Amino acid sequence: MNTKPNSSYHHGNLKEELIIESLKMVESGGIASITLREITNRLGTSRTALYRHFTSKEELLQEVIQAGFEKLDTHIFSTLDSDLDLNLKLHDLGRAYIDFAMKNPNLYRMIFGHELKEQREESCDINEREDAPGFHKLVDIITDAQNANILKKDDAFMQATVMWSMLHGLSNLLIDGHVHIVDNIDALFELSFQTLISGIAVELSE
Amino acid sequence: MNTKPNSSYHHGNLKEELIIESLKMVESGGIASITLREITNRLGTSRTALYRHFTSKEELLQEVIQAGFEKLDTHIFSTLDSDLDLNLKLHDLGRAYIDFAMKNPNLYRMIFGHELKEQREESCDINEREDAPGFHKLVDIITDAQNANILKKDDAFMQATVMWSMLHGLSNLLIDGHVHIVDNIDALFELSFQTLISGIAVELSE
DNA sequence: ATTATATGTTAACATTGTTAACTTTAAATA
DNA sequence: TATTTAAAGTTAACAATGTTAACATATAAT
Repeated sequence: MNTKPNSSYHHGNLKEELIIESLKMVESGGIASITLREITNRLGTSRTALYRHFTSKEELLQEVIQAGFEKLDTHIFSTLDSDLDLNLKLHDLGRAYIDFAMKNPNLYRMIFGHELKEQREESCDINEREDAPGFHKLVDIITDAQNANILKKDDAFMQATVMWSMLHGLSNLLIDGHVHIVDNIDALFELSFQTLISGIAVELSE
Repeated sequence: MNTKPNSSYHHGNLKEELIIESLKMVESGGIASITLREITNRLGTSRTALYRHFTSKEELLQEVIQAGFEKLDTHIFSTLDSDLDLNLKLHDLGRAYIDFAMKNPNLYRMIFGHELKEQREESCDINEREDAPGFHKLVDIITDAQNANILKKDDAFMQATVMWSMLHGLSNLLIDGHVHIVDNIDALFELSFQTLISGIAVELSE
C-alpha cells in the first residue's frame, strides 16, 4: 500500500496520494485548510507537480468530493443488515447517515457544499450525479416498503426526498452547531424519525 | 436614503453602506464575490478605508450575516397573519421560510454557512445567538398549538427543532440543486409539511 | 484659532493559485 | 543496445487577495 518508491524524482502515484492527503486535510482542518503549498509539502513534491495530474486545484477537489460521496455511500449501506425489517432498515440507514455527518463534519460539508458545485452542473441528468446512487438505493428500499404495505403507496421519489431532507437538515444543524442539545442527539433523531414515519407510513388500525 | 455627501474626502456613513453593498454582492454573486477591492471601488473609497470601521473583512461579514438573519426573521414573521388557525400559521411560516431560501439562496447559504461560524462560537448561550429569536418565536407558536390541543404535548423545543430541521434540509437541497423537481416544489413542501404534522399532531379520532 | 480625533489614502507585503520555460526519468522504437 | 519521445517534476515569476504602517485631511473640541 505504501507507494513511495525509493527513487527520488518520480513519485509513483502522486495523483492518488494527492486525493488521499486532501481527504485527510479536509477532515482535520476543513476545506479551507487545503492549500497547494501544504499538501505538496506533505507529499514531498514541488507545488506545481499537481498540475501534471489535475488541470487545477478545482479539479482535484472535485475528485475529493467524489471520493467523499463514495465514503458516505459505503458507510451508510455496507453495514446495513439486509435481513432487517424494512422499517428498521430505514431507521438504521437514517441513523448511519447522521453518524457519518457527525463523524466527518468537514467532509460532509464539503461534498454537499455549494462552492464547488457550480462548475459541475453540466451533468444535470440525475442518473449521472455522484450523490444519486445512494439516493436511488433509498428509493428502492422505500418502494419495497410500499409493496410490503409498510409505507403508503405514494410517490417513492418524493417520500425519499422528504426523508433525505430531514436527514440533511438535521445533519447540518448538528454539525454547524445550531442545535445545542448534544447530550440528546439520540432522542432528537428518534423523534425526527418517528415523525417522518408517522407521515408516510400506512395508518395503523389500533 | 441616499447617503453620499457632496464633499469628497469623508464619505458620511461608510460603515452602513459597506454592509448594504455587501448584502447586494452576496445575493448577486455569492459570498466569494465579496472582495475588498470590488466593494470599495463601488463605494468610491480606497480599499483600506474599511479598516476604520471594521477590524477585518471577517468582522464586516459577521455584521452582514447578522443583517441577513434579521432579513430572514422579518420575511418569515412580518407577513404572518396572527389571526390564523395555529396549524395554518405553522404551514405559512414554513412556506415563507422555504420561499426566503429560494429567493435569496446566496444569502441563506451565507448566514447558515460554517466558514464564518468558528470565530463567533464564544457566545454559545443560545439566547444570545443571532438565529435564536426566530427559533424562539417558533417554539412559542408550537407551545400555543400544544395548549390548543392541536399538537401533542411533547417537548416544544424538540418539536421546533424537528420542524426547523425539515425546513433547513429542504431549503438546502433545493438551493444547492440536489433536488431536480423544480416544477413540483409546492407538492414537495406540502408532503413534507403534512409528514411533519402527522408526526407531531394529536391523533385525530376519525 | 489651535489642537485632537476620526476618517481616508498611498505604498508595500505575505499568502494564495497559476503559468511558462526548463529538467529528469521512464517508455518506445530503430 | 542506442536513440528518441513522452510523462512527470522543478524553478522562477505573476496576478489577485487581505492586511499593515506611515502619512494626509476633514471634523470636533477646547
